[in-house]
This record gives sequence, structure tokens and C-alpha cells, in this order.
Amino acid sequence: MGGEGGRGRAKYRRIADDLREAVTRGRYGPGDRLPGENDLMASYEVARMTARQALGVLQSEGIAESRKGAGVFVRTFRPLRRRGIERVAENRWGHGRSIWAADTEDRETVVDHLRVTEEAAPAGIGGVLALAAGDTVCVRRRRYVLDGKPVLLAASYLPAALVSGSAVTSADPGPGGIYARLAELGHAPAHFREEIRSRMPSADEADRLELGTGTPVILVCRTAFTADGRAVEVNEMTMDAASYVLEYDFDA
Amino acid sequence: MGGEGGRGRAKYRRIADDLREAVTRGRYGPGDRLPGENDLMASYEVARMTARQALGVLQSEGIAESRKGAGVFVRTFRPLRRRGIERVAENRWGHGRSIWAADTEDRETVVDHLRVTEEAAPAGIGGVLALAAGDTVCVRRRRYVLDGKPVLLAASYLPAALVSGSAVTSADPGPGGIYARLAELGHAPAHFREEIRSRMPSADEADRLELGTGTPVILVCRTAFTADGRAVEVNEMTMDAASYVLEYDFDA
DNA sequence: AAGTGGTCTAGACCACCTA
DNA sequence: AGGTGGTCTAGACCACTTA
Repeated sequence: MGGEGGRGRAKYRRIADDLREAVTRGRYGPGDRLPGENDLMASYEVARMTARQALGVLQSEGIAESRKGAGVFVRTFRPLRRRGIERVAENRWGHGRSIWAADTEDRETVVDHLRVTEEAAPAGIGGVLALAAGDTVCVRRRRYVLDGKPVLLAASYLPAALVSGSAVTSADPGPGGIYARLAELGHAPAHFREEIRSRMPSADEADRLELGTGTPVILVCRTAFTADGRAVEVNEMTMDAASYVLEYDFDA
Repeated sequence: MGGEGGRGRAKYRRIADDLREAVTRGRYGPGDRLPGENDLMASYEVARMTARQALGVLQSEGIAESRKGAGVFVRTFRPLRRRGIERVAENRWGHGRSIWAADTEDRETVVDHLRVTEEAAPAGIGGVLALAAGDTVCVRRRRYVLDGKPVLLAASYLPAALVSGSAVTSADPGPGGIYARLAELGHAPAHFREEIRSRMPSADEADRLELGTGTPVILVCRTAFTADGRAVEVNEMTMDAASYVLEYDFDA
């Protein structure tokens, strides 16, 4: 064949369509094994690369995932719910509950790869925090692992001039987390802005979040402002899109 | 070679890494043409399918897009900013200090494919709107096209019992939109909830939004509640993730 | 040990775009 | 017209998983 000729769709597309329909119709449920390359080569009488391409479509759509040596399987979708507004409400962070504990409920959460450093402010961050050239930031990086599966990478940036020497720069910032410490230092966050994007992960992100093909990341960038309008923290979060539903509640 | 042998990464990964680095280093800017299959075959001494696989990696990462007969090009990212909470004082926190630049200027927006129908309530929607089995909903579907590029699909569901016969069911709901009409009918929305997900698009969504490979969709599902807590509208939005930055502002 | 997906080769014809 | 990406074939060796 070749080209996009033959009037209809390409062979691999037809095969992918058949498989997708079988999944949406429930012929294959979450976790089930799909017909493999050899099966498709036989039943559709195509070459290996063509069968492979068809299975690749489902994988890049996030419908299926391959496990080397085992087969191609229908993926499951079991997200967490992250509430953007209540979770940072003052009564929560003032009363000994860290932000993450507020929305993970009963599943086992592990914080991983925690590193606290002082660095030159990255370009975008420095602008938001209104830093002068050469100013440094305290960066708190960490990874959240839920039931053994990494779900979130976070990097929190704070002006070093504001927080150096305080508990904010130690691995464990103490009860209430860094917002409680900021409040004690006279920089209590009064307002938050969250900006949200989504894109495909970089190779590095896919690696650290153990993402399968066809899984985007959600980027949430939260800026914390004091009552007098100074930005005191920027928190960049990179989330496994298959693990999260974000929720924002607000009045008209 | 074959397998994942050879100790290092696969050839196509190495090539993809080289290309990605060249892009991030600015060797190729947005809109520039990358080395094509033939170039890579020559410079890396690999087979066609291997060069192709390398370029496929960049495409599925959303870094590049292919144009048939022309080449593979670096993609551009020029998102719109969508503010979820309009009522927040803009002066006070400012719009200048955002992490991701986005167009605020007015670009030409066209609403497309508008259809208003009355249908049986889909499973999930009926539950949220607290409908009885067999109740119908008024569905307003439309597509937003910005400067010729479709960016958003929306489907708004309202209980037919509440709105049938009103201007809500006509193509042009009049000044203030359907929320103004709901208010006149005694069902003024007082509270909103927005739930956000991201995943790869279905073939149909990719088609209607004219999405390139490696572009996820952002799903925003907004529920409008009246002051007494009744859900009166569910609005399902499917957005081109490369075209949007969402923003939520809220106080601590 | 057998089967699976991962990688790779060396060809081929096609439709599309740009010049 | 010539180059580009899109599709396809028919082989091959490999590492991995499962039994």
C-alpha cells in the first residue's frame, strides 16, 4: 500500500480503531491484556511494524500500556482529588496540618528526594518574586509517592533574604509547614494564585514520575502573596495527569 | 543491534536527545525546521525507521510537529489565559507577575458549530443535576475558534424542566448569557465548582480541535449551584492544552 | 522454554509541499 | 521535479516476563 492511499484510513488506523472500540465497548476492561503483535499480524495479515504501530496508537492515547515481555494492557484511571482552595485555608495551615495531609486521606504517602538548597533565582521565578539580579532563593524540592507510585514533583522557591536562617530552610519546617513559618516571620500568605498548564512530560519528568506513554503532566504553579501584595513563594508542581483531578470552588 | 543492549540508550533515543538538546539550547527556535529523516539517516548512519522513531519522540513530547511533504518543525507555545474567578480584585494582586506569559490582547474569536438540543441526561450529568431517570436536559454545544485555530469544545447541560421554553434554549440567549437568563427564572448561580483533568485526546477530539501529536487536552467541568445548593448547570469543556493557561485566584 | 514487546535494517510505493 | 514525511513489508536479534 503506502501513502495514505487506498481511499480509507491506513491499515494501522483501522486496527487501532477496532481495538479502541473493543475497549470502550467493554470487551477489554481495565488491566486486561489486548491482542499482541503476533495476534494482530495473524488476524489482520499485516507485517509486524504495522501491528506494532496500531498498538502504539492506543498507547499514545493513554488507553493502553505495554509491559515488556508480557503484553499490552488496558490502563486504569484512579485519580486523587486535589482541592485548590480549602486546602490552603488559614484554619488548616495554622493548626498543625500540612497541606498535603489535608487531601490524601487514607492512602500511604511518602515524601521522597527532599532537597533544600540555596540557588540563584531562575529567570521567571525572580521576576515573580520581584528579586534583583543576583538575589538568591531558597529552593525546597521534593517528590510525593502515593502507594508506591510517584505522583507529584514540587519545587518551592522563597527569597533567601526572607527565610535564610529560619526553619523554612531545614528539611522539616515543623508544624503547619512553611506557611506557618512565613507567618511567624511576618510574611503570612494572604492570597494565592494558581496557574495551570498541561503538556507531555520531558524524558526526565517521565522518568521521575514513572509515567507510561500517553500520560501528560499537569503543571500547577502557585504564587503566595502577603496581605500587602508581595509575592513570597512560588511553588511549581508537576503532577501525573492520570493521578489527579483538581478542584476549585468559588462563589459568583 | 536490537534489544536494549549495547549498554547505553537505544540509538533513536540518543538521536532524540541530541535533537531535544539542540532545541532547548536554542539551536532551533519555534517554527524552525529540524533535520529530516534523510539528514538523520546520513549523519547518524541509521536506517530510515530509526531516524523516524527519533523524530517521533520529539513529536510525541509536543516539542516538534511534522508537516507532510515539508519537514519536521519546532512547535510554538502561545497560550491564552483563562481566569476561573473573575471577581477577585485585579489591581491588588496584579496580572504582571505571572509565571507563564499568555496573550491578554483581544484576538479574533469565533463561536462555531453551535447546536442546542434536548436529550436524555447522560449518566454522570444526571446524577450531578439530581435528575430522575428519564428526565431530559437542554444541551448547548459549541466550539471556540481563535484566529482560525479551534481551541475549545464546550457542552453545557441544563435541566429541561428548568429552562425549556426560555431563551436559554435559543441559539442566542441574549445579554448576560444563560446565567442572566437563569437568574431571571429564579435560579441564579451563586456558587461554582470547577474540576480539572488532563489526558490525551480521543481521535474525535484531536480532529475537532485540530490537535497535533503530543498535545493533551485539558478537561474543565464546571458545575453551577444556586444559593440553596441546587446544581443548575454542568458545563463540560475540552481545551487544547497548548492553547490555555488556567488561572485561579483566591484568598487564604 | 516459550512468548512478548523493543529495537533495528534495507528496501518499497505513495501523497504532499515547495520551488 | 525533487524532497519530504506517511505507510508498509519481511526479515533479524535482543531482553524481559511468565510459566
